[in-house]
Amino acid sequence: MSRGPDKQFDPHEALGKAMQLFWAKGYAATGLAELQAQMGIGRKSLYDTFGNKRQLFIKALQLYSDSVIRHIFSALNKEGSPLGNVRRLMRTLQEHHSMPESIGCLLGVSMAQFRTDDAKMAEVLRHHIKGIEEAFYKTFKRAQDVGELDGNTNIRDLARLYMGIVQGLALIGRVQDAPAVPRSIVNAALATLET
Amino acid sequence: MSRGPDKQFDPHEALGKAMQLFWAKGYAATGLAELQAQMGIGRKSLYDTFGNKRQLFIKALQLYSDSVIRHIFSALNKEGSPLGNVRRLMRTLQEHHSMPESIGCLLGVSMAQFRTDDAKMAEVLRHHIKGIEEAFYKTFKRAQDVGELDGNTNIRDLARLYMGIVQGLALIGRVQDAPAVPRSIVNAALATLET
DNA sequence: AAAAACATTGACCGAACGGTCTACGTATGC
DNA sequence: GCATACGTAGACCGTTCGGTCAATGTTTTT
Repeated sequence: MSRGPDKQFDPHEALGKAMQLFWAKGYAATGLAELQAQMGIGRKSLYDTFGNKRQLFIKALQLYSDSVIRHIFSALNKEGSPLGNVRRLMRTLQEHHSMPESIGCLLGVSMAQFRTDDAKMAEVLRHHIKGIEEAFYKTFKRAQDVGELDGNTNIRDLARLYMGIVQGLALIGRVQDAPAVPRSIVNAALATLET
Repeated sequence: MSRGPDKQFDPHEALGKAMQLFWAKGYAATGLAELQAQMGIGRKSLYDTFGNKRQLFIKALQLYSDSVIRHIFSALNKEGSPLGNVRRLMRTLQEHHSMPESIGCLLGVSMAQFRTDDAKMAEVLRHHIKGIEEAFYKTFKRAQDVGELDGNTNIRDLARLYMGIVQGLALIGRVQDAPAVPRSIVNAALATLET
């Protein structure tokens, strides 16, 4: 079908590089020149492949969101105790956001930079937080089924709280490199699961 | 002392306008021209009075942080039940961040846009989250003293959790205008305080 | 071999950026 | 009233922004 030479770069790989840059610096502060350098491609190739800066950013957002949601889902769906999975995930996130090089959550960072102005952007952001909520919800549901969680706890509320905590944790971790604060947050969050 | 005409504008008022603009649009996306228009002053006046864009931003950050921390402190220090004050504050925040025009917390937005690169900026951000934590801590302490809270709850952890939830709530409210999610978050957060 | 389709490179564009500087107006001190 | 000090208005600066385009490969089809 193709009647010319192949691309000399891997678009998926280049998108990953762009994602990291946006993640670290934010949308507005990341320039085309920097993107080119990091992605290792020419400007024309960038525009031909990804459209423009905004579309590139949205693709990066989706890539990030997918990978995060997939990660959370798989962490929460390991066999064994559902609440045990929640505890393990939260401790992992705590450690991750305690590291000085933690740069928070790209989606969280982006929520802060855009509003519902941009419909497409808002959709990605909403889908992301919904995905995290859902991952927790299903796990809490299973926890109720196996009797780890009291039957009349409102697990929808609880799932949303955990989603909020996860976002807050990532945000705090961005500026607060002392490990004490993330540890406290997760401590207190997990304490709510104890009967 | 002064040997020339007075300023034709109120610096404090102008700073407030700048704050609102930064709040709504973020640092990078807010241009000098826009700032001038909103603040209603010339560019030279802006630079003479506030230094440069970054210094103006930091002043706006401090103004915002002070007012928020003062507000939280006074809400939590009303007479009556300490936990009652917490509940009332959280419901107020919930309502506030449920409104479609909610634009989150300026400090949270800023945490997402800068990192610890800028020492001065980082200091303001850390001071802010520390201030919120402290407000909750003192209130939980009083709650323990009057017996509203179990004596062996770790209230330092709890205070940090609440600080994190408040930040997460503001962030979520920015993209999620449906009131259900903030309501759930606060519901579940407050359920933590029930014995 | 010729030609068509694709990718790459880097020069280039107008616009907007943050920041500066000059010219002018105005109030105060002598 | 004149000079001085301060504030204001806005033109102007170099730089960088996101985005485009022409020129030049490189690979496949005919």
